[in-house]
Amino acid sequence: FNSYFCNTEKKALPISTLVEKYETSGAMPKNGAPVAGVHFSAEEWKVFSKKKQEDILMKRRLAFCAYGEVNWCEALGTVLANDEVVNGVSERGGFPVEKKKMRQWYLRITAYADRLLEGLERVEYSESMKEMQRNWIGKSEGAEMAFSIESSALKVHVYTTRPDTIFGVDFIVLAPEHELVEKITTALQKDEIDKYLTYVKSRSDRERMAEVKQITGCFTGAYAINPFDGKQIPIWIAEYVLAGYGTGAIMAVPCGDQRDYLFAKHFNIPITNIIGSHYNGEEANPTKDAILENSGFLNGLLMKDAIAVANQKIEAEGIGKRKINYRMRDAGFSRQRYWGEPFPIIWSDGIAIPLDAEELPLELPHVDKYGPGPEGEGPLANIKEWVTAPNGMRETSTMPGYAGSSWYFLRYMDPHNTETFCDRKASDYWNQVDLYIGGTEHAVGHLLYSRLWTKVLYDLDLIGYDEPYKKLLNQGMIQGSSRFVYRLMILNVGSDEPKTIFVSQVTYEKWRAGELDSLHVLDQVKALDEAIFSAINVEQAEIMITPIHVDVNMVDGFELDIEAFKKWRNGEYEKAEFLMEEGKYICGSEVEKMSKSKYNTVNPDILVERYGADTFRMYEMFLGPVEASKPWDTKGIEGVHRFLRKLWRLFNDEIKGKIWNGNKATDAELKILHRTIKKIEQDTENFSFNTAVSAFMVCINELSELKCHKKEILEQVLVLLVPYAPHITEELWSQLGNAGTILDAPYPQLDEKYLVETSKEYPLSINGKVRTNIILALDLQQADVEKAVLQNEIVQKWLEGKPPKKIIYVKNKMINVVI
RNA sequence: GCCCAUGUGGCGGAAUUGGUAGACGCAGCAGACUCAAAAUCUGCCGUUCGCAAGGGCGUGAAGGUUCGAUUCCUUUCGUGGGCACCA
Repeated sequence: FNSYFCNTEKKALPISTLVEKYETSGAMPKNGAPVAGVHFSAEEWKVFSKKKQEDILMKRRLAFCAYGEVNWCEALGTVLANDEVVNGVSERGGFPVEKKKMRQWYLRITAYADRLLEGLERVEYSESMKEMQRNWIGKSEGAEMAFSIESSALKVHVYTTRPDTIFGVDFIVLAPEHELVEKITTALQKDEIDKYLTYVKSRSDRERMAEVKQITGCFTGAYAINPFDGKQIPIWIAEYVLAGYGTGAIMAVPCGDQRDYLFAKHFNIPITNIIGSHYNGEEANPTKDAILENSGFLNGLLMKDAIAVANQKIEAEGIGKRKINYRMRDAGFSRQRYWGEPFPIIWSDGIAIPLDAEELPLELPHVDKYGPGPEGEGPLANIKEWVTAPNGMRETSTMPGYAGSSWYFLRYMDPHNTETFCDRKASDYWNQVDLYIGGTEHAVGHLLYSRLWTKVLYDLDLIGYDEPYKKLLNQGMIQGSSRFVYRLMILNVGSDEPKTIFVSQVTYEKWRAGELDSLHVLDQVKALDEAIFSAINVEQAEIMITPIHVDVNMVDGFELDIEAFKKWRNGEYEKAEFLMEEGKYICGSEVEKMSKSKYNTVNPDILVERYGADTFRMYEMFLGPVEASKPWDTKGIEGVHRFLRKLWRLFNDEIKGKIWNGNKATDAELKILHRTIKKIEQDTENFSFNTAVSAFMVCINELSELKCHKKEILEQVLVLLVPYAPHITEELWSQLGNAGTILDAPYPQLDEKYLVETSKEYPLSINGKVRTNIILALDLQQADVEKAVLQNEIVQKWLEGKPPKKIIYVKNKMINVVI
C-alpha cells in the first residue's frame, strides 16, 4: 500500500518518493499541453484537498482500491466465486446471481507484466508451464485509435493488433458495460439495449465463456466514422467483448476474424472484402499474407507490411498511437469473507489510512456467526466494536488465500522472528527455494502471484532475489471419483420459490442430450408424486437441472444414502424430495481432481494404519510418473507391501531369526548391486521414482533367488532405499549392528566394472523382419559389424550372393540388413 | 470457445528418447506346501490362426516421413487441468 510502481525505473518505490515528486514538479506531460483532470503542477498539487491527493495516489499504489464487478447473490446476501455459480444460479440453494459493482482491493500485477515475462528466462519451469504463464500475461502489440461518432463530440477508442485491416471494418462492438453505451444509444434503440443489458447482467462469466456459439448482441443506433474513408460504421454491443481488456471496444473485420464474421452473418451486416480471393464468403480468413484491396492508401500492400504503414499513418494523423497491451488484469485482492487476513486499513472520510507498525499485526477477531455483513460486506462488518476505530471505520474485507501462499516460504527461513517476516540475513543465507513441487493447477494463479510478490519485496530491498522458485516440478494431481446429485428446479410455478426436487443421473443425461423435454421430465415427476405435480402449472413451467457435488462418503457405489444426505451441511437438504428409480437414488460420477470442494477425498490414515507409512509412501511413488495425474486407487498397494516384507526376509527368518551373514559377495551378487546403484542414481536424478521402485523390486527378487543374505550387499541396498522407505531401512540398519544412524552411512559408490558385458546377442533383421540373433563383441565399429554380418553363414544364405543395399548397426540395439 | 497436458493388455504403468512393444506391480488361471486357511514359492497371462513348430494383427483413429515410428509431422476424436470469449 505504501509503494507505487515507478514507470521510469520499472520498479516499486516508496509512495513518499512519488509525493515528493508531486510536491516539487507535479505531474506534467513530457511534451504537449497538459490535459485537465490528468496533469497538474506542483502548485496545483499543494492546494488539492487531502481527499483529492489521496485519490490521485490511490491510482498509483501497488495495493489499491477500485470498483469491480462481482457475482452478487441477493438471496444469500453475499458475493460468490465463479465456482459457486452454476447455470447462473447459486450452487447452494439455487438462487439468482447477478453482476454488481463493488469497491475492491487490487494488486497492480499489470505493472510487472514485462518483468514477469522476462523472469521466466531465468527459472527452471517446464516449457508448458512457462507457455501457460506467457499466454496468461498475453502481451500483444497493436494500435489504439479513436473513431469519431456521428453527430456527437464523443469518440470511441478501439484497440487492435491488426491496423492493416482498418478498411475492412464493418462495425464496432462495445462491451455491454462500456461507459459510452448509455451516452450514444438512440431513443429508438433504447428499449432493446436495456433489455439486452438486463440479459447480460444475469449471465455469469462462465456462461459468457462456454456458450460462444450462441451469438448475441444489440445495435445502439449510433454510427462511428472511419477516420480514413469517412465510411459510416454501426456501433453494436455484445457480450463477447470484455470491458476489462484493451479499451473495451473492438473494430470488427468480418472477412478476417471468424467471430466477427459469424456476428455479421447473424445480424445481416454487409461484409467488406479487403483480401480478394483469400476470402471465400464462407468463413473468415485471418491471414497476414494477402495483398490488400479496397483499402485506400494500403491498396496493393502485403498485410504483414501494411501493419507498419498503417501504424505510421495513424500516428501521423493523430488518430491514435501504437500500444502494447496485456491480457492480464490486476489481481483482485479482497474477499467478503471471514477467513483471511484482515486489512490493516482504516477508512476516514473516504481516505484509506494504513495502521502504524506498532499496531501490527492486526488479528482476525473472534465472531459468533459467519454470516455476511450488510450490503454484501464481509462477516467482520457485523462486529460493531471491531469495525469502529477512534479515527474511522475498519476495512471489513479480508485478504484472499494468496496473501499467505505468495510468500510463506520466506517465513520458514526465520519462523520465530517477532520484528519482521524474515530477517534479511536469513533470506540471504537460504536464498531461493531450490525445488518447488506443485501441481499445474497453480500455473496462472499462485505461481504468478508469488512471483509478483517476490519481485515487490526485492524492489523494496527486503530480500535479495526477485524469483521465488529456482526449479519447479509439477507433480500430477491425484484424482478422485466424484459423485453428483441433480437438482431439478421448476420455475414459474406461481409461487416465488421455485419447486425443487432431485432427479437421478439417467434423467439428467437424457434431458441434457435432448432426449427428454421439460414436459416429459414433469411427467416423470407426476408419475412419482401426484401431490408435488398438482401444484405445478405445466403450461408455464420452465425447468433447470443443475449437477451438485455430494460427499462420496454418503454414496455406496452410485447409490445415495438419502438419510445421510438430508443431514448433510447442517440439514440444508433436510426436506429434499427425490425422483427415485426402483427405490434407489443413483448418483452421477466424474473423475476429477481430488479436492475438498468436490467432496471426493479419501482418508489415507486407514491405509497407513494397515500397511505402515513406508508402504503408503512407496505406493504413491510407484503409481506412475510424478508429473502425471492419476486416479487414486488402492488396489496394487499389496505389491509394494509384499516387496517390503520380502526385503525384511532377507535379514530375518520367521523360525531361525537373524539370517544375514558376513560372507564375501560373489560377482553375480555384486552385478545385481551395481546395476541397481546405477539405475537408482539415474532415476532419482530424473525424478523417475516409479521406475526406481521397480528397480528395487527386481533387485530384491534377484537377491532372494540367489538366497543372498550378505551384509556387504544388503547394507548398501538399504542406504539406496532410505529416501523411499525411511522407517524400515532405519530399523534393518540397526539390526545389522551398525553404530549411528543410516543417514550417516556413506552413499554406495558405483563400480563400473560390474556392469561391463563382454559380448552381446543382437537381433538381426533383414528388410525389417527379425530373422535371427547373432553374437558380436561389444564396441565394434560399423565396418567390423558389416564384415561380421556378411561372413555369417545364415546371412549369406539369405543374400544369395547379392550384396545388400545397406547394413544399419544401431549400437547395443540391433542390426538391420536391407536387401 | 481458448491455453496446457495426455491417450500403450482386464488395471496402474515400462520402453536406454527412432531400433525385438508390454519391464515392474495388481488382478486372473494352473500347480507346490498345508487337515484346512493365511503366508510363501513355481509356471502361464495383448489378440488371433495352429496339436505344435511357427505365422498374422496390435500403442485412441486416419494419413505422412523413414530400412525401421509408442516415439517425429499433419488431421481428427476422447480424457484431465486451467480460464478473464483477449480482438
